[in-house]
Amino acid sequence: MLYHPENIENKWKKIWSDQKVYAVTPDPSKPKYYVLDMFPYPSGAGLHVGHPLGYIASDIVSRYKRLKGFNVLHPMGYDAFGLPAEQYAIQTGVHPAVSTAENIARYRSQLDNIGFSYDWSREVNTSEPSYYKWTQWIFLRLFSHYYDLTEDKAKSLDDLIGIFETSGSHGVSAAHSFEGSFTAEEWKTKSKVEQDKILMNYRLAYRKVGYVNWCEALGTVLANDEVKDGLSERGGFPVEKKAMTQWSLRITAYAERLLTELNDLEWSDALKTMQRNWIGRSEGARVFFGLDGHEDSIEIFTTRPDTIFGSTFMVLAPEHDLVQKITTSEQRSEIEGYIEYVNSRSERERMSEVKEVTGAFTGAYAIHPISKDKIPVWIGEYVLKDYGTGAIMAVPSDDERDDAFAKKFDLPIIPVVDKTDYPGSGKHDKEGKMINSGFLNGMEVKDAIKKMLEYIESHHLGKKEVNYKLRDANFSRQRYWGEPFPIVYDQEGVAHALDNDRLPLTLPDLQNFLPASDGRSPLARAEDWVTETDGFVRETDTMPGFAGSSWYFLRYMDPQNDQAFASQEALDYWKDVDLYIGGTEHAVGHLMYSRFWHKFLYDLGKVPTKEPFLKLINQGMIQGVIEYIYLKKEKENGLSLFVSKDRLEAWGGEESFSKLPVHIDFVEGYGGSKPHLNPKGINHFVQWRPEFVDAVFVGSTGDKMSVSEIETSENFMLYTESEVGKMSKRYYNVVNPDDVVARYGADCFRMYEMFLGPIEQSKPWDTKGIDGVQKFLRKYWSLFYEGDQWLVNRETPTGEEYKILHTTIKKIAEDIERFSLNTSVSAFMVCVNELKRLDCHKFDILEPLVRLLAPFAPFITEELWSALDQKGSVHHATYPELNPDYLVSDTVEYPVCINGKKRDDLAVSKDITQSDLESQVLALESVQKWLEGAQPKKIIIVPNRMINVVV
RNA sequence: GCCGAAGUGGUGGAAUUGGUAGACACGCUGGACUCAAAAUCCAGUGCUAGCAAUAGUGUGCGGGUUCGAGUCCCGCCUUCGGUACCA
Repeated sequence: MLYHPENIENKWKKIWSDQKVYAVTPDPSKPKYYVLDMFPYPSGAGLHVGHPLGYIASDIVSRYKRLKGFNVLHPMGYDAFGLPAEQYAIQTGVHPAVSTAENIARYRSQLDNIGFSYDWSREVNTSEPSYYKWTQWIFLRLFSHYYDLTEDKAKSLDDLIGIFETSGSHGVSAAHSFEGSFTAEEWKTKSKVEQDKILMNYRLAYRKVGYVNWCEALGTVLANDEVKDGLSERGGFPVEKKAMTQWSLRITAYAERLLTELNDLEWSDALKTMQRNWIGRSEGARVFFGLDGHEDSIEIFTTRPDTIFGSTFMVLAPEHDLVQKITTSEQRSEIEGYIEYVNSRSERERMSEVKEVTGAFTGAYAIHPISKDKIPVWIGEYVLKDYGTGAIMAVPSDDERDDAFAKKFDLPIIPVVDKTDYPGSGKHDKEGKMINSGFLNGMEVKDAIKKMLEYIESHHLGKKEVNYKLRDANFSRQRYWGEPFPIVYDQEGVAHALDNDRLPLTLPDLQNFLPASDGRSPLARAEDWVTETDGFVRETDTMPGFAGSSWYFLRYMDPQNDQAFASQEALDYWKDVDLYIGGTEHAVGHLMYSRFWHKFLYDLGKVPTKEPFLKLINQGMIQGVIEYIYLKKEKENGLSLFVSKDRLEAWGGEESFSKLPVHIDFVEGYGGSKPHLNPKGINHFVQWRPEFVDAVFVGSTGDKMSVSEIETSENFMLYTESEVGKMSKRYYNVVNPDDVVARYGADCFRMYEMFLGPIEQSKPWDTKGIDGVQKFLRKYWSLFYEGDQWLVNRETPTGEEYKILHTTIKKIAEDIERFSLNTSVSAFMVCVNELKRLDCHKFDILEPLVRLLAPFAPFITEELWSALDQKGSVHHATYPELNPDYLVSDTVEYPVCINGKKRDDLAVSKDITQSDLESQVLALESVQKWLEGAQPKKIIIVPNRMINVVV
């Protein structure tokens, strides 16, 4: 039989699915192992070759673990709510549910093509009402709970109300955003509306004012992603910050646990560091600065209370509540002009463009809490509303940004830390001796911080506090395609939870997906839906993408359950994810939110573990190569002009061109060294983009030619510009795995993706080496068959053959355990090359080799397994066992180095003594040559490793 | 800007704990088979000099530690990911 992957793969795909080979149920007799992939957003471009990189790796591990005797949960599903489907609906009128279902069907067939061992009966889809019922349910639990800081866990709001009724706001230590305090009596006299307002500020899901990117011209809120340089990416309209009341999740309540419980996870240090930095814990002081002529005071947080004597001015975030109140009439127009400028700036720009300092003076003065000096209050974009308290005491002598600000606006600088004893110490290093600081003078920074904290607390100027950079998560989106909030508002605007038996609250059907007036979500257009219940109106915002993805791994455990998000039984068996594979782009967002939701559910006693993901591997991205052609910005004689990359200089250089991404299918030598459009490519291009049919092209010869002239010219080449970037529909560079599988087979595709390099590494897609893997599979097959002839015999293997097999068994197991799958593919190649060299066709070698390769190439091995006349599926077999006896050798081959550089080899018996070895080394001709008669300074022998002679 | 990662032949990459740099492939060169092509097989292949033996040189750049550095330390450069409404 010849090796024809398409026949084999279609045959086994059907058998596996008919016989439900990969279905899994809880089985207490076996250890469980949960392997999870980050589920994909089903985009319109379909699955591209980058997605399966992680999926193949996790599939190999799943299959390996199964062979090792584990009960493996390995599911797949879809993160199906999202912006692109909604955009598509606006453009085409196709309902997001329809396009999403189509995209999912396409993803499914693409996934099936690659031979994954998913248990498809467990598929989840976050946009299905049966799924988002439970997303809404969890949201309502967040809505009806607060975080008790004494017990360090979430508790029911009813408990909180009980405490308020008996001891007022002082009776509880809770995470909250309520300003003020009250007694039990005061609480009881408050109206329902007032009580609700207070409770809202304690809920874990609460409402507050947040800022969104508002685009007046498009009448919609934009994602940061859709804003470029203060303009909307679509259309280039101005975008400004707009305040809106929105839902928010109090993730900050969990900051400390999210930080400390990170320690026990098997995640890379890089990833843990990213999460720690994102949480950004800092210890310092909350201090109040009084305002001259106002009752209000400015609340700041500082990690450097020791430098307070160096504080010569204050800076508020332009959005700070006090700004309007304290701005003097003389300064008002300046302040307003500045705020207008800031509103046009994205948060990203505000943080990154630090070299250009901007700000404005409010006209107001604060009173320094210790020196009682009057210091000016400014506003500046480098202070962000959501960081800390949205206000800082500026200490230009010890903070770089404050320093730049002071220099720009000519504000005083008082040095307070003498660093002469600490050469090389920067402003941010907490070291030095205090000067110009009253009672702190002469102290070391560390002691001064301690002393000042005591002073602040004893003088009631503020208090010691731990601050986190982590901010509460904005949980509202003014969109259609997301989970509706199970919330209604009464006539007084009080939010009420929907009863559990009213869940799921499903999305209303809409024809028009454009936002409603005033930036409200498209849901506001469904008036019947909004006002369905008497006297109540529904929330029209929807939940963000991370809602459904924050708990989907739990749903896989029991996906059809309609009584709970998953049964206790299923949760107790599967517990947590043993191995999670996904991209670094989720390093902080998704992974932080999931951990937060999981901990919340743990507090409620709904899940048995504190952390959801024990071990995590970040797969690199497979990038695409984007091919651009150069279009002259100004038309030539009314015609569009494209110029070959090597001819740009003659036409005004690169600046006078815009780069237009071109479909990679048209490009000859795509991704290679000289990619270009030939006459055929130009023809494809103008068919694809008919608006350029009259365009003029300057090829590498430098002549201007029309499309029809190019058609008759043989040597025409328009060089393109290649750039490594995202593989995405917008760059027309998506490579479909179906095409690769059709040509080479799924086994080859799987092994090639692994062979490309380490799983964590990003790299551009390239099929250059795929022939090597295809050759390997053919060679592997040829150990079993030559043409139609079956070659496998029952002869007893030689020691050498056993050694080859067991070396491979050892290497593959080690490689899988450390997720080095590229090197295991190499190991298989080495093994097959050697068996081929020995002309080995022995059953006792080949049968284990089939089981060994099965996780990597499930189809070819299943076929050969049945050809070997073995029972059942190879994927239900057991992993070959290593016998180390075959690996021992009685000689050691040492490399002999002179001064660290290898000059010779020396093979000696394993049991040789140190002195015998030394004399053998010195006797070597090559060593004698380097010694030139002298004695060696030193001989270093690393047992079984190497020998170094120092001369 | 800030946080994280990566950089090794013409190309993808290997080197697991500081110990033979370039495994395994692709590509290229030469050869066998063939009318020819495909497929397959054999040999060579970091760079420089040399017929060769061999020598020098070589892991982004500049320093350092060490008998020995791709690996550790210090300072840079470039690329990628994230930066809170892309997913």
